[in-house]
Amino acid sequence: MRRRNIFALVDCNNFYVSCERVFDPKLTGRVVVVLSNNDGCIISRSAEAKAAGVKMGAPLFQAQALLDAHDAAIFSSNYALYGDMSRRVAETLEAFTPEVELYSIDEAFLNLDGCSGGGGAESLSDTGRKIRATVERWTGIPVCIGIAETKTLAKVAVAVAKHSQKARGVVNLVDPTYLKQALERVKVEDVWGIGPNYARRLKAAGIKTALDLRATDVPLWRRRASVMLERVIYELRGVSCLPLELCPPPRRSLTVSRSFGAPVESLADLREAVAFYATRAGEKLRRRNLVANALVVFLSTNRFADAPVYAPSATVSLPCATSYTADLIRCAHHALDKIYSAGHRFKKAGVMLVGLVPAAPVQQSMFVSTERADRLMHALDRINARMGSHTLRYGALGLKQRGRWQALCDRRSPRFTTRWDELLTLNLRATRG
DNA sequence: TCTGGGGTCCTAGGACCC
DNA sequence: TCTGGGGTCCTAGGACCC
Repeated sequence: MRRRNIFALVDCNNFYVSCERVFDPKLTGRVVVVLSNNDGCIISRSAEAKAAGVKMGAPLFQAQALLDAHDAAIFSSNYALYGDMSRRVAETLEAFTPEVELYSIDEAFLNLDGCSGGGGAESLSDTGRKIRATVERWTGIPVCIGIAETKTLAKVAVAVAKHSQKARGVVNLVDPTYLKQALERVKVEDVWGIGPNYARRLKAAGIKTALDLRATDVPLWRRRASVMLERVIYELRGVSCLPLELCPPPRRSLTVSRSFGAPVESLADLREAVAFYATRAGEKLRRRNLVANALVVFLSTNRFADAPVYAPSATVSLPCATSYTADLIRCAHHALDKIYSAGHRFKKAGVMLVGLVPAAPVQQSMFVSTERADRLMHALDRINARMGSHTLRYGALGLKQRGRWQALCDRRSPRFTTRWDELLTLNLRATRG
């Protein structure tokens, strides 16, 4: 029998708020919001907050009065907690099928083919309801589930499930009976893959709903926009273009950035900020056992001001793939110097590491008495032989003093090398000083 | 006054090489 | 020195996602 695509999208309701409620049930029934990193914006709202008119992404200072009026509970975000709850939800889903793609912290795609008994439309919905009830019982997190033959249609199904009383949290669009109805109810700007820009252009062309978008001329919009939009249209027509990704692709970049409380103008302050971000980025890199080949520094003026935004950036190749803090800071400063010009009030800065590759976990060391240089050279030769074709980056010389080893020095080679004597020269020069 | 942070993919244009 | 097409790589910018 041919394998069908049957995607189920499991989407946690108001995820961050729901996580907070698991640990404080008294929050149930209240207006609850969770704030973004700097406590700047509202990024999660309880149903009560939505009903009260609190807008997604609204800055706190604009919503404060409304929140006060509703005696709202306001939380700073706690990503350690949300990450842990996300893992529990994922484990629950994996009890139903091994084919689970963790799409984001609060969403997962499942392959439901083979998951249900008869395979008919009715039993798919039953499976969905069973998953929903189990997740709520095991983790305390309420979810909605959309079932369809493409990921984009599963997104449509979830959007409908969230607003339909009748659906009881599960909408199945594999059965085409309600497909047209569902597509008609989803506005074009709410379709997955349609952002503000495409939405504006589509609406200007009279395309207002997901149903309209499904019926549009594919080559025309491929030309006017991109393959991304083309793919969205095909997916709405039931042609699956986005497969389930069971093993996450390796990470390609890593960013550390912050907005400044007050605008920053001086190069000295920016150098300090950028050095801090580079340090944090290096820590993340090492935690994931990666090294970076290049580094990007970016700045931005206030994007909410009337003036046009000035957002320069510069990319600098690292002399060799590294996660070494001193290298990252040096290159970050170099990149900053390239883009800095006085007279701008910057509101944001960041460091992005790109060209990430796994760090080679190769190490060899050997300590010998330093009394005789020839014995030292002999030891180094033996290490060199053991290293084979590995290129080296670090070298150290040891000295035994009163029963304890001490590093005489720990110097880096200026470039990749297979030559131990190059490292040795560096080390000896360093010790002489 | 106060407006998040961290990702991916696509496209167009230029440099360079054969 | 001029001619041309085609390929790759890099960069910057745009668009989208959570």
